[in-house]
Amino acid sequence: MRQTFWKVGELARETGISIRTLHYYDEIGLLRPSHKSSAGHRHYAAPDIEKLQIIRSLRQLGFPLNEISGFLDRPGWSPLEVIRLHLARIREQIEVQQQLCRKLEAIAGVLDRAQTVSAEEFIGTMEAMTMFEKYFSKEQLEELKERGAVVGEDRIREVEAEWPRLIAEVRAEMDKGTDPSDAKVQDLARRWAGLVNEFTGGNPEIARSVATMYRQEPDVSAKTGIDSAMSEYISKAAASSKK
Amino acid sequence: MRQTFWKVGELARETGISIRTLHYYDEIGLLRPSHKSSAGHRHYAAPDIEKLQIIRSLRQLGFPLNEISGFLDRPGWSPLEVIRLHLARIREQIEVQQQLCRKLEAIAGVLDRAQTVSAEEFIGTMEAMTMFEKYFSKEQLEELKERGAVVGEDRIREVEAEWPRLIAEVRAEMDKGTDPSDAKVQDLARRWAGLVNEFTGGNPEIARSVATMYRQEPDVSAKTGIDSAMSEYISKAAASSKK
DNA sequence: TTGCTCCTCACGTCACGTGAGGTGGC
DNA sequence: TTGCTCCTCACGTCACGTGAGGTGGC
Repeated sequence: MRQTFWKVGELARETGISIRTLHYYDEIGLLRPSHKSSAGHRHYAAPDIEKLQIIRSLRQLGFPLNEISGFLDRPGWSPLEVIRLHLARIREQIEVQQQLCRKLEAIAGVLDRAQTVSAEEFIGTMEAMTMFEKYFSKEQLEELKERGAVVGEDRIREVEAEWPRLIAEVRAEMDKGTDPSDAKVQDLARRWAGLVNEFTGGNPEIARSVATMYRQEPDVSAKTGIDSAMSEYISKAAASSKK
Repeated sequence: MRQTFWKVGELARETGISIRTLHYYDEIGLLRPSHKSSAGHRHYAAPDIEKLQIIRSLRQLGFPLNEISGFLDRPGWSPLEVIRLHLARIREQIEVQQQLCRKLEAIAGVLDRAQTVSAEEFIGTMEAMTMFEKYFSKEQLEELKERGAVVGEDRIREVEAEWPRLIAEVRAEMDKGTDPSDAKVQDLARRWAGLVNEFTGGNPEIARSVATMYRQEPDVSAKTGIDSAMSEYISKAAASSKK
């Protein structure tokens, strides 16, 4: 009879799998050669080779070894089913990667718009992102992003400049003790509602999430200068203007 | 003076980074605390914390530690540039994943069409895929796939059944010693050209790749029964029919 | 003195790559 | 006897998690 078995080196040469890999598969019990010589040399037989092909195929498709091991141990496994399962997993991974992409794009966008691209700016942006992810759902973030695209870069910058001015004006009236029902304050309240609406796009869910964020993040109130007293003041003004 | 430094536990609690991770960053020199007490306790100062935030941010974005280390060592690094670079890389990864997806879909398609979904079928399909990738460029594979979608599942199955019949008929004429210029053989040659054309879509590059594959892969000729003699026979018939 | 926090090893993870040092068969 | 192939350790990879066993400060 001719060659009835293969030695590691031969097998490695023919399959393109390294000797070390074959040793490793033997070591972890994934693929033990059918026979070992007295000197400890590995002798692989035909069924071993078929098994190796399956292992190699599944590895090429990105399966981890322990899963491959699991498939091979189950007698009636269906390659088709396995592949479908794997497909679903990879699609999920792609989804995650794409989310990361969107996140990076958003950050790049913010940093690009900012005049200073310092490390502090970067940290601040990352913190803001994390906070947004905490208070807004995935869908809401999507909507906000679309909304940003609709209103455009220039308008975003205008609004960003407008907010501090408006807040300062409101603070001034509060300090003067002006009544919320005063026409001047009602005017401020209308401008306020306009800016809010421009951000939320009229979506009340988003408006609610914003409110929750302001209530629970002291840092945000501190930075913007909007505290609970101011929120109440504006609410009262808005309410009295409706009457 | 109040708290001018943080101990590991405090820092861990505030940043959400594990103590072990902080130890590790110290160990690899990524983030050494500014000071260590006589008892070896780590004391982190404000600049350390800022650095940690940057590290954490970049980690969240999926950067490996050695790259982060590289950025931090370069004094004038720009976060924006770093992020753009990373974006490009992730997009590449997604591309690779999507290619794998397409591959898996193709395999699933073949296995789904096959009546037997045995391990051997699977191995065969994988080998065929690998071989195709060897002889056809990425663009050609794309084109073949589109072409498959155009002609449809049913027609593919018909063609797959037609080939062995045609090959058997040609072989029979060859065995009988029929001259290639004979009308019967010319008829077979026309049918042959039709099937080839249906696969290549008339693209001569693809036809050439197919020819190369048949020349260099003895297994393919063996399985289909198309050897060089048959190729020549059909060529002659085609040539004489043109006259 | 008792907790709490801190410390330093050191193994484990995943799938091998890469030597080192030594042996078996033609 | 000389190459060639084979063998078995065993470290290194990446970014920590998870104990083990022991010490310092309020």
